[in-house]
Amino acid sequence: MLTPAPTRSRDATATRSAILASAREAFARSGYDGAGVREIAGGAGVTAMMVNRYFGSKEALYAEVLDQIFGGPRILTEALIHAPDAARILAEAVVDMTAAGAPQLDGFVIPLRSASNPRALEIARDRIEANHQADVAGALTGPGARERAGLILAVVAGLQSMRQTVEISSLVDADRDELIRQLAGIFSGLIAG
Amino acid sequence: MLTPAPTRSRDATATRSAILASAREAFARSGYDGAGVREIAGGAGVTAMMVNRYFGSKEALYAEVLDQIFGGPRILTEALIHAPDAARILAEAVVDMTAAGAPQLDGFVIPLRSASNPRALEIARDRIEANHQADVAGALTGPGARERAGLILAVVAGLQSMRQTVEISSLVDADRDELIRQLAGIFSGLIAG
DNA sequence: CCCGTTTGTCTACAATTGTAGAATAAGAAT
DNA sequence: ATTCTTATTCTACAATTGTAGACAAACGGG
Repeated sequence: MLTPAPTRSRDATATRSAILASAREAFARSGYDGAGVREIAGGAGVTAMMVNRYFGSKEALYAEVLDQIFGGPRILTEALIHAPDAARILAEAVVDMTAAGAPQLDGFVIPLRSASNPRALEIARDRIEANHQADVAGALTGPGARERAGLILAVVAGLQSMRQTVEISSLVDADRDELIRQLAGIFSGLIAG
Repeated sequence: MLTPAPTRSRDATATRSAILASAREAFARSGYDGAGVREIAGGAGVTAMMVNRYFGSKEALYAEVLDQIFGGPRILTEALIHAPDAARILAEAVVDMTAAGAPQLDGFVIPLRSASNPRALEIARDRIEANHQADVAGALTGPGARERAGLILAVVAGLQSMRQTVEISSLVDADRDELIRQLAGIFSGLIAG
């Protein structure tokens, strides 16, 4: 019972997490409606039926992907605790994570790309409210902290949308430092109140 | 040949624009993938085939919807020309147009809700770049006007996403004046440079 | 060595999708 | 009134979707 995993080709937990990882990529790339179960399963090297075997349904898989993402490190709030110049640190983080390359901020990409599906939207809303929104609001002080937290999320989401999804040129090939400078100004105002 | 339209039930141009209007609503509600041709046609009181007859394909219809929207009044730039306090006027306009009720800013809602489809995304990108982006950048002066214009679009898009699509509570039931105040601060910095 | 459980695939189905072609009906022209 | 044009619908098809059930194969314990 304690065989330490001797290169077995039939590993349930490995398959499960392979599907989860593939789904995360696929959802980030194409959104809920755009990613097919066969495509997701193919990316994990298995058949489409495995999705239903391990997760019950595509919708449940989507929910678990979001749970995994929001269970991970809180990227926004981590930047907010760096006391004096939290605005600049946050700006740098956001600009780099919304750059052309790999999207690490898929907690936003996935919900935004899935906005054509009401059910997917609902699932994402719950997670965002319970995690990002609550965390950011908790890191702020003063009056209107909740509104300001929401605005920070909105700015991040908008930047993400415009840089990685719509890909408007002025933001895609913008100067990194200039972008950081402008964003730091925005965040500074929202953090201070 | 000059019958002035005596309540005829078979009017080509009327049907065409009925489909266009229904498509605009449907796309704003469900995005490109979420809105079916039968649903769109039904909203116009006709059969699904009329879509292909009048527009060739669903994709072409989508493009024409966006053309109609971006051919209309430039809402953002109109606010930007009000010289001294353009920031506040813009903030008010944006907050009101992203309120819970009717979405008048569908030039953003539709592309954002259609982000699961690569082709729809591409079509929207062209329009946004050629219209909004160019207009806003033209209304700004000083260095980095292009980046700042892009950021204004990003902020508007993010607010729209979070208030009308994801519907996070902190922004949905936020105090209007407080929201305007914060946004005016953001826009002020972006307009001035 | 063999049996039972787990892990996986195969075939298939019902629904929905966008779209095509033929058939119909309504209006205008003669 | 009859023909011609044009707007509209009907039927249908091929593809894709998520999902279900039966079957096959690999593993582990006896």
